[in-house]
Order: sequence, then C-alpha cells, then structure tokens
Amino acid sequence: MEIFHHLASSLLDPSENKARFVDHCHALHSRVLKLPSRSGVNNSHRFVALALCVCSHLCGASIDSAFCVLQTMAPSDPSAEGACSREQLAQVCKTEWLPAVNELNLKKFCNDGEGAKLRRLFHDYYIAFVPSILFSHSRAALLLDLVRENGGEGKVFAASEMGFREASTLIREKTSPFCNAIVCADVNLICKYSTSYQLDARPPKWLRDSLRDCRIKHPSLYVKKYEEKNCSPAKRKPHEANISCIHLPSPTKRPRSTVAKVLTAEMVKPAKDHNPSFRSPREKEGAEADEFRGQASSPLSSRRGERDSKLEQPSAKPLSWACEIRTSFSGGDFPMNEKICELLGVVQESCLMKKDQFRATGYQRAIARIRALRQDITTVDDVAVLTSGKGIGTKLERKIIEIVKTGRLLQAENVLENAEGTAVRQLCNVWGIGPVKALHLIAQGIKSVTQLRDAVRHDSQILDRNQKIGLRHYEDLLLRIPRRHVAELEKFVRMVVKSVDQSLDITVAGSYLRGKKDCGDVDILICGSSEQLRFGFVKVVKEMRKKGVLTDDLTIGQGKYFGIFRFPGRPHARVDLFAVPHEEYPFALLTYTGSAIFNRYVNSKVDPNCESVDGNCNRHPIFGDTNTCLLVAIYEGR
DNA sequence: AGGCTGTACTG
DNA sequence: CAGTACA
DNA sequence: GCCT
Repeated sequence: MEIFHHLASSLLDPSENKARFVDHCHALHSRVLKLPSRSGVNNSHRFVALALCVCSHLCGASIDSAFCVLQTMAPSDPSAEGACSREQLAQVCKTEWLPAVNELNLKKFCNDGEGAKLRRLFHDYYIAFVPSILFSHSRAALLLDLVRENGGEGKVFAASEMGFREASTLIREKTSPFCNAIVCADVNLICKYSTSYQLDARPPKWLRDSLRDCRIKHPSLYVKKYEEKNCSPAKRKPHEANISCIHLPSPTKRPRSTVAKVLTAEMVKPAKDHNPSFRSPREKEGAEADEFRGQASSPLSSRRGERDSKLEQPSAKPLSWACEIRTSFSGGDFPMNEKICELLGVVQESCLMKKDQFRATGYQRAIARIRALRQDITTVDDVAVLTSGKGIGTKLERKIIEIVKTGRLLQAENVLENAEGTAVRQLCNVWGIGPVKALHLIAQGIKSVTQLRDAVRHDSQILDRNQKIGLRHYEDLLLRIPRRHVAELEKFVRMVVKSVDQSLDITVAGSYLRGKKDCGDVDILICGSSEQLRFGFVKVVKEMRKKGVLTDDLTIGQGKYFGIFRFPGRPHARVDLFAVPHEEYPFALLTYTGSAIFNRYVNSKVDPNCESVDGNCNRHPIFGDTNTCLLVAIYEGR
C-alpha cells in the first residue's frame, strides 16, 4: 500500500487530486483482499500485478516490459516469491487489474502527462532503469516493446545513479550479445510531434531491420544502388546542375538534392531492382525542409508498418520518422507549384544574403509546404489550402496569389536584376566568406570572384587565411562529390587510421550516410577511446597530410578538423574529421548524420532546462537532454 | 514584442 | 565579440 | 517571414 502513498505524494500539488488518487488505490487495495485465492496466486502476487499494471499504464508499455522493468528495480524477482510464473502474473494483470487501472486513468493525475513529474515519480521508485541520457525514463519499457515486437531481445538496466560514462560502458559491455545497436529515445514523442506537424512517421527500414535482427545494419547497405547506377550513364548531371542552379549562400553553400531517396525507395519495393529515379538537379536547398513540414496527405500511407498503430496513436494515422519524410513529389506534375517555389526561392535567397535569416526561414517553410502539395495551385481558391495550415501567413499568401494571377513576382524580378545581389551570392560561395564580408568586399568595388582574385594579388590583407584557401579552391569546392569518391576516401582514411592505431575506426556520416547521390563534403567520425584518440587523431591528420591527401587545413580544434583533401587527378574537396570517443558515438553519429534541418527540428523539441547527465554529451546538442525526443542513433557494441 | 537550434573556431 | 562554420 |  505504501507505494501508492508514495505515488500520491509525488504527484501534483492539488490535494484534491492526491486525495482522489489515494482513494482509488484504497479501493484497489481492498479489492485485492477480497479476491478469492487461486492456485499459485497469492495477494502479494496481486500487488505485484497491480504495480505492473500501473507501471504499464503510466508508461504506455506492455505488461511484459513492465515486468522486466520491475525486475530491474526490485531487488528480488517479483515472480520468485511463491510459485507464480511470469505468465500467470501476466494473466492476473490482464484479468484482474488492467481494466480497472485503465478505467482509473491514472494519467490524469499527472498534470503534465509525460513530463517532469511523471519522470520524477518513476525515478523515485527506480522504475527508471535505463541510462537516462540514452532513453527517456518513462519510455524505456516502450522501447523494449518495440524491440520485442520486431523479434529482438532487449534488456533494461537500473541506472538511476549512473553517470553517462558508466552507463554507456555498461550498455556496450552488456548489451552487445543481443543488441548492439539502437539508441533511440522516445518513440512516442517523435510520433506525437510528427502528427502534430501532420507528418508521416515511421522508422527507416535499416532501423527496423536492425531492431528485428538485433544487430545494427549499416544504413549504407540500403544505399548501394547509387554506386552502380550513377557512375556510368548519367553521371554528368550533378555537375551540370552546379553550374546552372541558383546557388545558395552560406551556411550550406551548395544546392543539395532531397532527402535520402534511396532509403525511401528501398522501403517501397525492398527487393526489386527499383530504379532510384533521380531527383532532377533543379532542386534547391529549401527542399530538405519539407521533411519536417510536409503536408498531411502523404503518399506514404499505403505502405505503413504494422506496428505503427500501436504507438498510442488513437487514430490509425500513418506514421514514419521525421528523418525520412519525403520531400518533394518529383516529376514536373505541378508546373504552377514549381513556379511559385522558384520565385519564392529567389526572394528567400536574397533574404539570406542580408542578415535576415529568419525571414529566409519563413520563405523556406512556405516553399517546403508547397513542394509537398499533391495538387497544383492554379486558382486563387487553391491558395486557401495553404493558408489554412501553419507556416503561410498573409504576406506570403499575397505573393502567391500574385504569382497565380500574373505568373510573376515583382519582388523576385527586382532581386534578379539587382547586381549587388548577384555579387553577394557569388562571393558567399567562397568558403569563409559570409554575407557581411561579401558586403564589405562589394563596398570596395569587388563584385566577382575574378575581381577578388585580382584584388588579393595586390593586397593580401583583405582576406584571412581560410578565406584565401577557400578562394584558391573556389571552383573545385563548388563541385559535388560523387558517392564513389567518398567511398574511396573512406577506404583510405580507414587504412590510415588503422595504421596509426588498430583500435580506432571510422564512420562516414553526413549526407553520404543519408544516401545522397553526391555530397558537398565528407564528414568522417573517428571513433575510439578518449585516450587513444588524444594521440591518434592528431597522428591521423599528420599522416594524411604526409601522404599528400590533405592539401590545406582550415581549422584544427579539439577533436575537430576541417580541411581540404584531394586524390590525384581529382578536384579538391572539403573533409571534416571528428574525434569521437565511444561514449559519445551514438550522439555524435546522430548529430553528424543530420540533416541540419532535421537537427534543428530535433533541437527545437529539446527542453534546454533539463539537467544534463554528463557535460561531455552536450558537445552534441541534440542530446542535451534525455527526456526529449528522438530518434535513432546507432550504437555499435564494437 | 520577441523568438526562431546549439556549439565551436578564427581573428 | 562578430562572423563564419558544422550537423 | 510566421507564430505565440
């Protein structure tokens, strides 16, 4: 009985609530005592069962998971006293308690639902079991269900007192035999947020497979098609794109293609040799935003996974993960939408050039929403579809109507005619030059890269070290890197890394890991123990420089290296190396896999006031906390 | 009116 | 500190 | 630019 008083005192202030809660528990208690005894089931079993039901109810997890959870929190196995099997216990739960507990709807006593109070409650009772940095306390059991549903094995560890380092070591040591993957927090929240943004949410295939097989399947397994297909017949496309496309300035200079198409393609038709059907290169930066602001009516609905509906989604809405939301619906099916996006994109860029990044974001969101539409906007009435949702207000509405009516947008035309805008755009494409510097240069009469080169020859002071490097490789850095070149670099770096220290290993993250058909740069995580990295990382950089692959260093920070590499006969390209100790690996991988917009989305859901378990994790902002969302990072046992 | 992701390097 | 960069 |  004590536990219920405890529960009550952990709950919210309104004493009225407290009293009611205790009353309910008393009622339950007396019901326990009145029940007839059954073979092998005594009252203490019933209490255990009741606790299980409450736990399961509050976490939204299955009884079975709740059982595991209780096991970790209780010093003795709940089923061990007396001869009550786990199955019997579950039976008792189902027949005797679950309906009653559900009826009580204990959640209503927790004013902030899944929030802090509930977590504290769990924490107090050591029902919180998993290293808090890895999982939301109240969701650990849920994750366990997820793993099980996919035929996997999982285990929950008591870790309330555990710091992050210990916890992750433990996880690495103990879990690897059956589960060397998965760091995944709060599936529910992500679904919740996804639906509130009217997105589809569902784990990517590689994650589901990993869950099923209890071992991580590298996402790149789902990506190999590009390697084969892209190389020969149509390989020139990306390069042409670079020249004809409108370029975005900083921070992400180059036009990118959309979301990891391959992952998606694989999911639709896993086995078939399904043509990844290139995105045309006309796509611009804004496209990636669609991932998170897409339209309700999604084409994914036809292929939703079996388990989705179980995730506490009352309406069986199709779900998918925010990280894989499809962006645009390719093909030139919607000419007017294309036109609108193009014109708004022009304005968006011009905003970016100035300091007006937030305004640009506004445009970006609008563009994303239009791209995700599956109907062409041809009449003024159609525009209402857009304005009814979030993200498009009166100003943008007016502009869209202007385009629909006249086919033109005055503001966009002004921008294009504006010579200064063009100049800023070009100068911003130099690595290290942003809008402010570009404006300074223009004020000095420098309006193009050619002029800039001349100017530097006379006065090398006008650019700093990095900007000069960026200028030197201006043309090369504008090119995108084909996947197969990235793969070669990966091989090379791994070789170097292994030669330096056998215990280190690397992962290529970034857009490569997201399955893009080409990449703007290469992000490589070098993983190992912190001690080994301390020497190893610097040595790796030195080695690579010695072999002539790294041609210039941009910045060298603590465990962080930005530079420029080149293989003989190839263009120069940007490479980022990050030293990642084991404990940080899942988080680092999540962050550095991006996309940037995805990270932004995630971070915006994180409560910044949450205490962080370990300072080091904060190096990867996404993980500042535990309670919050999200997603998938993978953790390789070894 | 004020927020809009969070961290880190360079000069 | 501003500017630029990283995801 | 939009949202609260």
